[in-house]
Amino acid sequence: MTSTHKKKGADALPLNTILEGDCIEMMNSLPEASVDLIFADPPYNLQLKGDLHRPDNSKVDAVDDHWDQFSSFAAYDKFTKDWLAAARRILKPNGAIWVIGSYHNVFRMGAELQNQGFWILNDVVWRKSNPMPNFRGKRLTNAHETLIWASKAEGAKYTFNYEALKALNEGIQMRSDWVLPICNGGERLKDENGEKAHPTQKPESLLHRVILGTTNPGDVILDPFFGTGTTGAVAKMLGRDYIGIEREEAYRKVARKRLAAVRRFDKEALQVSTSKRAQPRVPFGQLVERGFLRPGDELYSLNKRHKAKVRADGTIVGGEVKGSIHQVGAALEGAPSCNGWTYWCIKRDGKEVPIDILRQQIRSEMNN
Amino acid sequence: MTSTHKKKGADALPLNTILEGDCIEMMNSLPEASVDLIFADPPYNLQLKGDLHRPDNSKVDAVDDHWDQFSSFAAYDKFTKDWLAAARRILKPNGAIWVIGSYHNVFRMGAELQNQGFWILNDVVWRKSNPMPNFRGKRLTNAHETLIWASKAEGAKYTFNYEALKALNEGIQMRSDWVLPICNGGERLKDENGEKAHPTQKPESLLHRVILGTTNPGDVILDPFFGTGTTGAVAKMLGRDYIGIEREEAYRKVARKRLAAVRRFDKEALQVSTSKRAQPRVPFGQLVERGFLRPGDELYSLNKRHKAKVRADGTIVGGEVKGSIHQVGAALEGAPSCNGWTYWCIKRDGKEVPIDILRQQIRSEMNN
DNA sequence: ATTTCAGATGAATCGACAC
DNA sequence: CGTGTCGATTCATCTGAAA
Repeated sequence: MTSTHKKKGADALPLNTILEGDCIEMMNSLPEASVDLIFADPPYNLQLKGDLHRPDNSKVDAVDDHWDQFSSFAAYDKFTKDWLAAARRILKPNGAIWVIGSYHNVFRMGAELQNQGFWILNDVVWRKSNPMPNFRGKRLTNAHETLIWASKAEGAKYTFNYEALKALNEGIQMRSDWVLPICNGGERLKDENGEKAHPTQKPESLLHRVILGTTNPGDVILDPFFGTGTTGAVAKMLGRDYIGIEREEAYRKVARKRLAAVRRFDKEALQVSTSKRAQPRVPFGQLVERGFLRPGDELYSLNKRHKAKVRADGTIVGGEVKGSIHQVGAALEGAPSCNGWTYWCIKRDGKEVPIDILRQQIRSEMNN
Repeated sequence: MTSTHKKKGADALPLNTILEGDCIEMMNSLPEASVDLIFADPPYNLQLKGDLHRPDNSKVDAVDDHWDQFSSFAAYDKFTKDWLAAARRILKPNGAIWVIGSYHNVFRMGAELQNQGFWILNDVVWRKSNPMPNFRGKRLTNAHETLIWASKAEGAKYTFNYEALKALNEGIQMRSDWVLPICNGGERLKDENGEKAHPTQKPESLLHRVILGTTNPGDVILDPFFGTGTTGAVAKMLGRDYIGIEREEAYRKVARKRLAAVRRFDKEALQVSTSKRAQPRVPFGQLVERGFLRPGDELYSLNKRHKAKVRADGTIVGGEVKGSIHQVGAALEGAPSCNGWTYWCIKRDGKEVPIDILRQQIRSEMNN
C-alpha cells in the first residue's frame, strides 16, 4: 500500500491508500490541518431487537453487525465526540465535513458537531426513491437519511461549487433535498459467497454530488469509516485524492479490488461550471483606458430612469452624484448596493446593452 | 377563558382555550398524564447576523424577534431540557410528541428527546415546494424542515392511523418525507396593518397530516408554542380538543379570532378508513389535506345524477357507498370502473368543473 | 371579464479583498 | 485587526394594477 503521488505541504499523507486500524488512532497519526474534506458514515447505533419478516415471511437481513453495537447513548456519545475531535484536528482551516445518519444517531452527531465548533452549512435529506417499506404498518416508511455539511469553524472559506450543482439540477439552484435511489443492482458489491459485501453500502450518486459540490480536483478527501470504499471510488473518478480508514479486513479487501478497477475521468470531463467570482477582476477604468468607452460617453440605467457620463479617470457622473459605476448606481436607486456592470447600459446597434459585454471582451482576451 | 366541554379523567383540563404565560409554568400547572399529543414548534435559535438582501436589493424580512434570541447553545439546551421535561410529565403513558425545527436547533432537540427517555418513532422531512432561495449562492437552498415524532417511552402503545395515512396517499404507505407548500396566500394571517401576524406560521396541511395520523377524534392536543393557533384550528376542524399556550398577547389575539371562525367538520366526514382499498393513480387525499377540498364538501357527478361527500382521509361517501372517488363513482353508475377525477365535479364560479383541475394544480407543483 | 406583467415575499446561521 | 470598495446573487407563488 503506497502513495501514488504526493502533494506539497502534505508530505506525510498516505494518499490513495486504505489505512488499517481504528479510525481515531489512525486520524491522530496524520498531520494536523492536512485534509480538505472528511466524509463520514459512522455506525448508526440502530438498537434493533428481534427479527423482522416481510409479509411473505421472508426474513429481513438486518444491520446486526458487532460494530453497530453500543451499550448506551453515553457510550455512543463518547465515541462520536472522540472521532469528531480527531477529524477536526486533521481538517485544514477551510476544510469541511459531511456526516450521514438516521434518526437513531444523527441528532447526537449534529449536536456534537455544534459543540465542537463546527459550523453547520446545510442539513441535506437523501430522499430514497426506493426505500424499504414499513412491513408492520406501525410507522411511516423510513424513506430518507440525513446528511450534515459543516465547515471547520464559523467564517471559514469552505469550498462550494455553486454553478456546478446548479448545472446538475438543470439550471435551478440545488436544494437541500436530494432524490436518489439506494445502492442495489450491479453497483451493490458482493463477497465470494454472493452475499452483499457490506450492509450499508452508499450509492455512488450520493458521493458524486457531495464531492463535486464541495471539493476541487486535487483535494484530499478522508473517509474514517471507509467500508467498501464508495468515497474513494468516487474521489478517484473525479480526480481527487482519498485516504480511507477501515478496521475490518473483509471490507478492505473488497474496497481494494474495487478501487483498482476505477478509472479517473479525463481532465476535460472534470471541468465544471464556475461562477463569475472566479474570473479575473477588470476595473471599469480599463474600458476607458483601452478605448472601449470615451470620456463624455453617456450611460443609461437598465430601467431607463437615469443617465450618467463617463469621465477620464473611470468614474462617472449621474445627476449630483460622482463616483464608481457601483456607487452612482446605488445612490440613484437609493439601494444599499448596486452592480454597475449589469446596471449601466450603452447604445449599440440601436439597442441598449449592459456594459458587462465590454468586460467580457476584455476577459476573453485575457484567457488567450 | 373557559372550557367548552370536559372529558372524563381530565377534570381540570382547560380544553379549547389559550393559556396565557410561559409554557413551562403553564404545563407544570396541568395534571400529569392528561394529554394525548403535544405538537411543539419552539424558537429555532437562528443566530442571524446583519441584513440580507435579494439580488433585486429588496430586504429579507428576517426572523429577528426577541423570543428567538438565546445567549448560547447552553442557554438553548437548558430551555429545551426544561420545556421537554414539562411536556413529558403531562403526556399520558401512551401519548406522543411532535417537534419541528431546522438544522439550527433540531439536533439538540432530538438528542434531548432521547436523553429524557422519549422513543423516536420517525423523523419526518417537510419538503417545501416553494422555499425561499439562497440569494448569495453560498449554500444549498434550505428547502426543508425536520419534524420528530416520538412516544413517551419505548414500548408505549402510541396512536398511528396507518390506513388513514395510506388512504391520504392514495393507497401507498405514507413515507417520512412530505411535500407541502409553505403557508402563504389567504391562509397567511395578517395583523391590523396588513403585515404578517406571525413570522413563522405553519401550514394547516402539515398539522392535518400530523393530527389525522397520530390522534383519534376526542383526543387532547396541547401546543406549548401556540403562536397564531394553527394546531388549534386544525384540531378543532378534525374534532379533537386543543390546549394552547402562548406568551404574546398579539399572537393570542389573532389566534382567538381565527379559532372562533373555525368550524368542526361533521362526524361522518371524520370517519377514516380502517380497511384496505384499491390503488388509484394520484392522491386525491392531498386535495383535502391541502385545503383544495374540505371534509364535508359535496361532489356532483358529471351527469348530475349523484352526489357525494368528502371525508378527511380522502375517501368519499355517496349514498350507501364509501371509498375512493373511483370506487364510489363506479358503484353508483353500476360500472366495472370509473375515473373519479373526471367523473366528480365541484361548483366553481357557478359552474360545475371536474376535480381533475385541482389535481392539475398539485401536479404542477410536484414537478419542482 | 380575462390575461399579462410588475412587484412582493417566505424560519436565512447567505463576501472577498485591498489597504 | 477594522474599514471601504468592488460586485455577485433568486424560486415559486401570490397580489394587484394595467391592458
